[in-house]
Amino acid sequence: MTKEINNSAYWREFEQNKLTHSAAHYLMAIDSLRDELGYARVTDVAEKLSVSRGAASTKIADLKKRRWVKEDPNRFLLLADDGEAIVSRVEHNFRILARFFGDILGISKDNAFGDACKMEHLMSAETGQRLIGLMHFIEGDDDRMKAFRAFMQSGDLHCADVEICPICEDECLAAATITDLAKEGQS
Amino acid sequence: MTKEINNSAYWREFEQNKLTHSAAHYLMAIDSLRDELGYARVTDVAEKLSVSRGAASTKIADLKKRRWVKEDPNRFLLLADDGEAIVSRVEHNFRILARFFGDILGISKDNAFGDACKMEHLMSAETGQRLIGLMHFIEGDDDRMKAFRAFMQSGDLHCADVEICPICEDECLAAATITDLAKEGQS
DNA sequence: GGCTTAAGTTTACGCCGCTTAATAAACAGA
DNA sequence: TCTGTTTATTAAGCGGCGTAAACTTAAGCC
Repeated sequence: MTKEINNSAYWREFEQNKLTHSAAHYLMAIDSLRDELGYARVTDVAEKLSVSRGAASTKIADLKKRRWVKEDPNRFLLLADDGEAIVSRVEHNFRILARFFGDILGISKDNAFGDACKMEHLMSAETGQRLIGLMHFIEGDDDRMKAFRAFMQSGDLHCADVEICPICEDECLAAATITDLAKEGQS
Repeated sequence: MTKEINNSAYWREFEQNKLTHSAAHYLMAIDSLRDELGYARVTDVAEKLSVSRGAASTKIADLKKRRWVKEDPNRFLLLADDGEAIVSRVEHNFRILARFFGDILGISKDNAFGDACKMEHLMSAETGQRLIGLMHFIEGDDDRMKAFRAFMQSGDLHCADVEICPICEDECLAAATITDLAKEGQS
């Protein structure tokens, strides 16, 4: 399996994603500003996303060119149909991931939201749907849910025998000491 | 929960990741080339990753500056200790995700590897560890595994009542018709 | 009218990561 | 030695995504 890791058919999909992380958040910002304020201007979007007005201006011009964003009769920003569709799908993915990480895996809020936010625009539709299934499976049955919680709290996930463990390949995955890659790198 | 989606504390972490997707794959390429050929040169890395030699040259120069890559006595490329640590952690994350998507969720090979590859350098250590726990929980018990497979095949994941469903917030997540965001965007 | 201020745009810049093309260095054969 | 190939590096260009600063436009106000 590990050979697949450098298969260029996979690794370059990352940069070929049509929808960038940043674009998704501009769209979501416009959407939520309209909910909160009733309107959205370049300045509001910039402030919401903590970017300069200049950056927001050019990025939003680009989103208009893509026809994901348009203007309402009062010249305020508005999501076009395609933009709305994107927003609902990204938010959908975010909700699934955040619930999965937070409620099922019991991950700290910071990592749960952080990971979900990074992956929301990358997860395939198939993965999202199956993840919902898994959540329903675990949460749908009280006893199972309890058993799962207990299991996760027991802590010791090391496999007894790497040769037999259905999860590990050559070394026990659970035994590996891991630290966060996000913080990796020099000063 | 959805409010968190535009929290700039989360959304800008994405670009602040010290380790880029691309850098991770350069490191893994060097590692696997040394396994396969016994050595790794700029040209080999370029070919393995399907990028130009120019791109490989500059990127590898950068990786040397970061002290993730060095040269062996014969001037072939070699991972430095930090580089090796990164590779083992990224591969670790990849294995966890690929197994989770493929073996547990039963996702098609393409999406399983594709999603795992995109997320491997983004997943927090905490998430990885808990994911292993979940896999052990499901796979560790034969009956549970069978029940899970049956459940996933039954197909109907819609919640009976959105108000009660522990997963959905305002609309049934499973009911949402989703398509792939990766392919989103105009021609 | 003339001044100030807010909003939006443009321009110059930097970083990342890629491409292509030019150049340099190293090596091997006629 | 001269020449052609391979390998590596460098340079120029482009797209994405930011910053900072300058500039335009449109109100609002006395």
